[in-house]
Amino acid sequence: MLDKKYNHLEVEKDKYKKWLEAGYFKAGDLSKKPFCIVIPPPNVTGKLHLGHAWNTTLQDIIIRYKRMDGYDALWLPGMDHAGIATQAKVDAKLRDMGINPREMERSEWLKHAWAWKEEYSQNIREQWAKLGLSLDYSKERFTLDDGLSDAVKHVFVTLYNKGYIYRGERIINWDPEAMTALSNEEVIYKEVEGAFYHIKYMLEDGSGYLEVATTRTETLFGDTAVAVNPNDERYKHLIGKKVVLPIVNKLIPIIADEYADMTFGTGVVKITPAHDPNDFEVGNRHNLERIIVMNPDGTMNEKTGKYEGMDRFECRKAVVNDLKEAGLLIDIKKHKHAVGHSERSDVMIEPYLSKQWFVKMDALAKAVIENQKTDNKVNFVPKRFEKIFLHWMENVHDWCISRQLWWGHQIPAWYRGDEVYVGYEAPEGEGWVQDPDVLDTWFSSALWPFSTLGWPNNLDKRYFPNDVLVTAYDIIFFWVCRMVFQSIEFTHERPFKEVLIHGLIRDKIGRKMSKSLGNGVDPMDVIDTYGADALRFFLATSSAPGQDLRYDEEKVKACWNFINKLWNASRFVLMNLEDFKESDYALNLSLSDKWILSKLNKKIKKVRKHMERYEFNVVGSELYSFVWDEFCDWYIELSKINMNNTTKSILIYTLSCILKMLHPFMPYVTEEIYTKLFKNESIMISSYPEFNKEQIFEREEEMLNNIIELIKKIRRIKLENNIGKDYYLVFEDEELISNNIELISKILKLEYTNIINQKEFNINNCLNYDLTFNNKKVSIYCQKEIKVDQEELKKKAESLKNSIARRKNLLVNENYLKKAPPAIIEKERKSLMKEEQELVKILEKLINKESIKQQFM
RNA sequence: GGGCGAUUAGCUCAGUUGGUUAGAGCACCUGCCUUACAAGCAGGGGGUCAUAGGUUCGAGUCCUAUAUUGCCCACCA
Repeated sequence: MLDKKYNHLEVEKDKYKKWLEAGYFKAGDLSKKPFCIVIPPPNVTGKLHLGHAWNTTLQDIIIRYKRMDGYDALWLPGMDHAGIATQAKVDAKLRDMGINPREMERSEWLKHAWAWKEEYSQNIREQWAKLGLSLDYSKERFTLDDGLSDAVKHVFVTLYNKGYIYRGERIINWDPEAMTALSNEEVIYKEVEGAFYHIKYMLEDGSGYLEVATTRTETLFGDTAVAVNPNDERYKHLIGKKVVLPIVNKLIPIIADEYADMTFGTGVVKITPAHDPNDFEVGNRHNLERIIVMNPDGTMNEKTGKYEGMDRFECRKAVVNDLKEAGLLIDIKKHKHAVGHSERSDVMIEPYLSKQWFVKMDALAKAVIENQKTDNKVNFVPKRFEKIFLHWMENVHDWCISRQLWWGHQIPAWYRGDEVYVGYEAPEGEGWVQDPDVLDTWFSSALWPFSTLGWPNNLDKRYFPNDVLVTAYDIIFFWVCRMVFQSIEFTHERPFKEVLIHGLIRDKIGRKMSKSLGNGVDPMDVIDTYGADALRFFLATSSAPGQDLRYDEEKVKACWNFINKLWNASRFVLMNLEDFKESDYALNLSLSDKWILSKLNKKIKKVRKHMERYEFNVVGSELYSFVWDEFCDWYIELSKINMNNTTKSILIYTLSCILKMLHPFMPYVTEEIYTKLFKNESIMISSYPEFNKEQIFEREEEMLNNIIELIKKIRRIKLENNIGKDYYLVFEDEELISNNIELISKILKLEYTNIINQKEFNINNCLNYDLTFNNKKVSIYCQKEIKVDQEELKKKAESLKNSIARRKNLLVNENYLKKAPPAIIEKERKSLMKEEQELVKILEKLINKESIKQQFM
């Protein structure tokens, strides 16, 4: 027997281990149709957050559903080495131990990193287990394991040989904190309150000056020209002349370039080719020298004279001061502009001239765009995210893939003097040195859907392309885009047929959860308090696909309550089954049995439809109302009237279907109850309910629906008038009471003798109130006067009158009759009739009937 | 500067291909410890669906503007 109260701690204990040991998570049954999801590999940097819990819950729901529905469902787990993030953590840990990580041998440092990985990957596995995720650990992968490293090498070498990977000096996004290059996607632009410094660049001949506006005075040392627009009348005559670069006091040319915008600022732009991507382009056009003025850590270098060693921001101030003293500073104007920040370290990105490896993107992206026009396209759910995806593809920049880190796939390139060799192994001969840099983490994650399945050596085509990828919209660019182009290039297949995009988790007042705000919620804490089942149900059902989700503890609590309700309903069922044997199963269906079967089967159909579309919020509310309103409030209550073997059979059947449909959402509690119901059989390997049209009973369903409506009306009148048990119900409809007298009396807790056929009606001196049921009268009689609120009646009559008028109008409208579907018109007719009858009844109850009648009829 | 969302009950959100009187949870009001559940039961109140036009027999839903708000993208020094 179940405890009186649902106890998630008790229920969730040990079940995961049992499933694991029974091998239920393992895929590979070749007799079934395959279905595959690969997990977005979490970083081995730390703990899973609520976003992970949401993301993985969605996948587990899909996988469990498919598994129960007869598929060989593979959910492949794994983790990402997360280059920059992990390296930063390992470095921090070493510094805490008093070790300077950069003074270590690389191989020594890597030992620490791998130890970190071992520790944290175990943490993550434990968190997955607590969440109840049915992952096939026999196929678990890591982005740095041998197979995946081979895949990375293969891709790098192949793309290099095809000319899609090149090495070059470009302006890249430099993170002075992590001291590595970054890709465009790893840069976050933030609005910063900065300033425009208007500076005098004196003309060589002393005839005046050019006013140059800049936000970055510290890069002045790298200026090798100032540019004006060739069509700018103000400066045309100066083109080709020279100005004196302030502080440095060297001559630089005035050049003409379209890049200078006549309408912006003063129309004069200083050109610093080594510290700005635009200036770099200008520099290329005009053959300008590139002078790097900073060190990799963001301090000024020897090219800056007395400013050497100063931090870049300190230097900015110092230069401004010195300009002011030299009388060269004209003005400082406040200026808001977007400045790039490192996604990882949050420091300001320095556009920096540097030699890096790049992937040439245009042709690869074009192939993806073309592919999206075919049947082999990746289908986005919700659809609108495809636009975002395509926009990125249409506007790609070459991808900077080299990172100045130790943790990652070391670039398979070797140098000897000016020679470059790219290959799987070091080339023959002496003196070759491998590039010390590693590849961007996303370079390896981009291969994840197929590298995890044996590619390139032997790709398991059974599970590729994957059926669906589940991820949040914030990593479409980082990851989804890159997986698709690599997959199209290397396998000529889409990596996955569908991609389900979900939103971001926010706190209760809509802010992004972050460490700095301190508003993060640890999913493990939520599980301790409310259980994984409640958390999962909350996450899966509280927002529409693609929308963000606010974490709200009250809602998790409500989910817990729902589970408790399910728990107690199950408790009731089990209590009634104590002496019930298999041979007792019976199918002598009553009205209420047929009613619940009919409702159940319609629900199964609906739930399946929305499961297929990943509309878990709809599934959630459908099941919620079915369990609470239909099963608990009505069927269970009705079952108490006549608890026979048929009732018991239907209780078991209905409950088992409910449990199965809820299982993907709340695996633990459904397993607990199911094993009690069916002698330790696991629900995990049971089959998902199927729609059965034999179990649809429209007539009975409608009949009981009507009786329920009637009962609700009677209850309302009783409550509003404070009527106890001392009242009579008089039915005009003989058939109704002869067939359902037991049901009505028990539910209303009324004696049989108080339910009377109109014909036998002979109660005197009673006051009465009439209701309409199936177009026939049902009267409530009692000694007390039943309040009839005249105002309310009038209000109701008024609204009925309006509604009737509207319907009448509609039903004579030729266009409507011609165009609307017949079923809708029929409904409309019925409603009209009902309302007209209702209006008559109401008018009868009104005092001053005559005058009011005239008003309404 | 472009693009994408959001705007529905006091709060948080649903609302499928347009089709009766727009739903849920929480909160609120009334009455109940009825032997599955008081973390419950039985009832109830509360919305001119951001605004203005339009399409349609019919619009929360489709179209066009506007407002408020959030996010993404974009090399304006």
